[in-house]
Amino acid sequence: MNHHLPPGQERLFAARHHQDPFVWSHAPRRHTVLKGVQRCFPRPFMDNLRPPQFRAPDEPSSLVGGLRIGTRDVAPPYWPPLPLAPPTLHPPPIGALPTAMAHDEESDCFMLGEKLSKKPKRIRTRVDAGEPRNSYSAFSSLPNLCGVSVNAVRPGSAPNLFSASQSFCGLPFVNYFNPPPTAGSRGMLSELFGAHTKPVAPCPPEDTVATMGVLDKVTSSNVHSADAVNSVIRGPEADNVLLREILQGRKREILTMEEIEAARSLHNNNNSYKGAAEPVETSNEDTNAAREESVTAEDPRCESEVEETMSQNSPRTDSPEPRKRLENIVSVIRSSPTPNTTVNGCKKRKLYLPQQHEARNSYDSQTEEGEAAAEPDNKTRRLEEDEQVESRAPESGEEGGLQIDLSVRRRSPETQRAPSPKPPTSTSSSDSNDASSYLLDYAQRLLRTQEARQRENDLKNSDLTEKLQLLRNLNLNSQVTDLEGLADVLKTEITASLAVIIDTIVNKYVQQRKLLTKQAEVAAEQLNRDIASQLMEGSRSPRSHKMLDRTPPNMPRLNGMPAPNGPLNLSPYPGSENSLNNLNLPHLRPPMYKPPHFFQGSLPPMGGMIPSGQTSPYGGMEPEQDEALPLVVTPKKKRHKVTDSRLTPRTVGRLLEDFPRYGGPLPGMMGPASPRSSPPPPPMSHHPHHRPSSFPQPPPLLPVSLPTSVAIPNPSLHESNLLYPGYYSTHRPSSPLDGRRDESPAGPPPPHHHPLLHPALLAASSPDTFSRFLHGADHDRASDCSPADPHYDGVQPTISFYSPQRRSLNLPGPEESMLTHSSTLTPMHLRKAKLMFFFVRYPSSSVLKTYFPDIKFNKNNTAQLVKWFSNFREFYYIQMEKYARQSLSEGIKNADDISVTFESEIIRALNLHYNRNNHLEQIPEHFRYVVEQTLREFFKAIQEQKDQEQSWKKAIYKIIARLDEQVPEYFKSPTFLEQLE
DNA sequence: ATCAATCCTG
DNA sequence: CAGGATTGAT
Repeated sequence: MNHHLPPGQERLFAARHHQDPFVWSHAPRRHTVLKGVQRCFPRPFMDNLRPPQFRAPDEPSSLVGGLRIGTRDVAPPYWPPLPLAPPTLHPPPIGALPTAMAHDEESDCFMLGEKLSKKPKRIRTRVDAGEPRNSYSAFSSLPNLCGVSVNAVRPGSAPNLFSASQSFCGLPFVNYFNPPPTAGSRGMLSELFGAHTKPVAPCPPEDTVATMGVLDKVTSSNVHSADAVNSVIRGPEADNVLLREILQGRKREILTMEEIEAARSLHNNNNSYKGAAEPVETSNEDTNAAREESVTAEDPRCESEVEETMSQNSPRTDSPEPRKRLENIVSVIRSSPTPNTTVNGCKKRKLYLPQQHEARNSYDSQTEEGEAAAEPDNKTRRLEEDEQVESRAPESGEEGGLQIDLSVRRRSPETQRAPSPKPPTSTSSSDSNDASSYLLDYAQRLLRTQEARQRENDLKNSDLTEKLQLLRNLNLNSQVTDLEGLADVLKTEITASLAVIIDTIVNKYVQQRKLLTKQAEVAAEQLNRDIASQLMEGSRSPRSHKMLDRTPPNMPRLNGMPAPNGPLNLSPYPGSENSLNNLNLPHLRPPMYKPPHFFQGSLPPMGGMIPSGQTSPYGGMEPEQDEALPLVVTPKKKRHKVTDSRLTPRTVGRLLEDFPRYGGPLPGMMGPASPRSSPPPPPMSHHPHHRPSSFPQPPPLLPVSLPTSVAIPNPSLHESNLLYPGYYSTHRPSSPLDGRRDESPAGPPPPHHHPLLHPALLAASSPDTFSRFLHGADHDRASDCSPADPHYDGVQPTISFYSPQRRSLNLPGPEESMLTHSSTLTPMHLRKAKLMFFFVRYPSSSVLKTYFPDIKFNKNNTAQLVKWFSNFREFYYIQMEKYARQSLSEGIKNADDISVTFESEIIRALNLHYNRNNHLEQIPEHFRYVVEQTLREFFKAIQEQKDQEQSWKKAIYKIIARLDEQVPEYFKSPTFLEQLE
């Protein structure tokens, strides 16, 4: 807006607004005009708060007169060789800020209050307020669904990585990923969702009883069998209990539903089975099949058990009834949580529940049955009718007639049985062969789904319906004998169609399996590679240095860099006060940690492949699932991260020699605190050896993705950098502020400390060495492997692929770079921007232009740059809030007790994010100060419950926006950029 | 209607 | 980090 104003006006405008908040906020108070209130905040404030440089690019620090706070602007232009004006200017903030802040906050609150009352529109959930914003949060927020899936999973059994996805995906697949061996959980789940696979295991009577019994008994109020009850009760499995609870919880609802039907059925039929709950619906193929299966069970005990249960529960209803209930449950469960759709009652954006649709389809038939009452659908009704007919048949005719018939029917197509969807036979076989069991399991589920669909269709518009009708008629006439014929017809029909389905499914599965096996192999290799790459990644961050340090860097080093054997290198653990443990706890994971999870996740585990027993039940859900998982599971899309600041060989080399200023080990960050941070993988052992095989770089699909503005395909991009995902939740112990209050006196930040440029950068300034290095390092860089690793050669091909482009695009000769006015932002630019963030959080476009002289700015790249900073800020503030909350939870009472030092975790975290490669050897003191202030602001706000308000952060933003400082002149230097390579 | 910042998500 | 949705200001 300011741009539209003539300089003079702009100035006035800005100035006025800047001060307005104070004026207005006091005057109008509470009862005042909303208009005024609003104006206090919004855009103007931000705009005005920004340093003048932000303003109109065309208007050099013009605001001088108007702004008080903007003093900085007046400060000596660039490159204050020595502590100049800025220093003195900063101090004021301490004293001045508080007061100013107070005002601001007041006004803000005031405004906020007004706003709220005025329009309670947006009730956003502050996701960023500590809770991870990723899918995990979504998961955690999932209500019932999750509860079921998670709880239902047997604690001891495999950590089901995909419990979340399971919940989304749809019940049919639920236990698909779970190891079959656990008959208990398995059976229960399958019952829950299918009721098809009743007899889970032929033998284990207890299991059988438990699974069958649990549901039957739990869901039906008519259980008298002591055995059954006992089995239910004594069921060691916690899940039994949970399930029971869940089911019972639903029971009432279900019963009520059923009661309605029951009432009806009572009139129609004479069934007065136990109590009132007699499902109108009757046994269908599934149940019959199941029954038969159980009967056929080899183990006498099982048989007897089954029979017993059957006999105890009404012959007909035992299966159908629970089934129906289950269906109801499912439907209820399904319908209740519509995650994501609403948060705090607010509808957000497009809903994202892809799988749910899928799931929906698969269930439709089932659910419809259950929902028939509530949702009179022609389809459903017919279905119901048919089923009723079926159920009635026996009653009218000979008791066992239908049953026998059905059993026969089942048997006759002997061949069909195995693949047959519901036939429990599959389960029996599963015992012998895990793999096959999985397959069968899988097939079963798929079939079930398919079948459901098909049944729907058939019933809907096929002759099957007609036949059923016929059947009904026949039934009515008590012409049971004809039933057999019909049964056969039906049987053939169904089996025929099923056969096809089954075939397709099996084929599908087989294919998948093949893929999986391949993937598994690849994964195995990749695991190694993964480790290696992780090392690499780690090396990007200061913390991993230790490891790398140890490896004798045979890599080319930058001039001026400490010799490999230099003092620095000598100690694996750079002489920081940090202890070994810290050093040794890079975020690298133990080699073995991943496989289990991702396998499970990615696909149905091969038989018994991964006994993922010991990991925590929710292991899979752990946020740390960052790197490894993607490897296997993600051949898919990777959003081109145009810019990538990952370290390149060169930087690695650099890193190897000198450890970060912030000391190798980030104490709190990865250290003891983070559980998963596993012992440093034996750096040397893995690397060298596995390299060759593992190295085939992840298919450099990079070129493919260059959608956006920033061009440069960066070989190293093939990975998203999940930042320290786990911190918030996991990190605990040491105060984020990391003690050391001593060092950071609240005193004004020292004068413009020019952060020391990393030696490497300085060293690189000599062209010859630089270029030399450049060439030398090229390979490594492309390979993205540890510099220390000699084997990176294997990657050559891919390298060559990139090299050309990169060269032309990114690496203009040192000399030319200056001249090259590209409009594309490269990864180096990103790094530079990040470094700039240490000085300015809210750079104006003019500043950006000034400091990216080699960029030909246009709308796009400008926006991109702006976006970058926006992202930086986002991260920054998230961190701030996180640590603020943490310190609050640690019992800190006074905001002033919070102090930030360069050793503080926050700083480390930030450094890791913005200065991974430590191009900036020393974080500017002022930044430290800013962080401290920010932290305190957040702390105060949170402490005062301000975080309950809508845009409580704005006030803080406002404050922080004022703390920008001048970006060092040398950022403008073309060589600087080059050195960031 | 347009712009910009933020929020949210992938 | 980027894209898209939201929100609020102008």
